[in-house]
Amino acid sequence: MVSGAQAAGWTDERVELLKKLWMEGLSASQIAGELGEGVTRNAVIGKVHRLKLSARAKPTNTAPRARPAPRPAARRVVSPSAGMSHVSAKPRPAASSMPRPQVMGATALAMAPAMETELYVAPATQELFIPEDKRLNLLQLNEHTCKWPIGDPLTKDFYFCGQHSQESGPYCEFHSRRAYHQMDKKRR
DNA sequence: CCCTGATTCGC
DNA sequence: GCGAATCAGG
Repeated sequence: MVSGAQAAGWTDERVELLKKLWMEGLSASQIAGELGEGVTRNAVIGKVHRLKLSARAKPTNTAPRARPAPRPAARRVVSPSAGMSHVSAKPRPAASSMPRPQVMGATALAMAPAMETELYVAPATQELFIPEDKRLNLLQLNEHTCKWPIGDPLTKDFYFCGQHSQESGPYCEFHSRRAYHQMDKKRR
């Protein structure tokens, strides 16, 4: 076995596959996962650009380039300065520390044929049900209570989530995620 | 917060 | 040429 380990070697085969998948609309992370574990999505994107592919779907638009993106000095290198006085409380979540499963590419994972299944989601009133004894008044809120409003402020049926909020954010986990998504997606 | 691609720059 | 780091948008 003299096999050679062509780790990050962009062979014609891989390049072709890359082009094919890219043109088919697969995301960089998916392509990376398909190409091999030693390939990251950054590598894919980098190669794509080098190949002058970037534009895979440009129907009719001059696309004024994303933007100049001023790069002052963003190289890596994280000043090793030994000024680490106290040990930051940053436990390593080994539970979620995997090499690179890359299994979250479910975005287009369902691209298999016959995927039409009439997915109908109607979470209209998909809100958390808060027991009356847990509902909070505006005056009952504190730094650790979720401040997600529920109901119509104009009616007496209005109250706050009141569940324990997270350290980073005024809302509980459930509502914080929702808030972020809504804001980001709705913007504009 | 998650994800996406785009860009830059050190190797 | 390659890819990590970073940025910016959704």
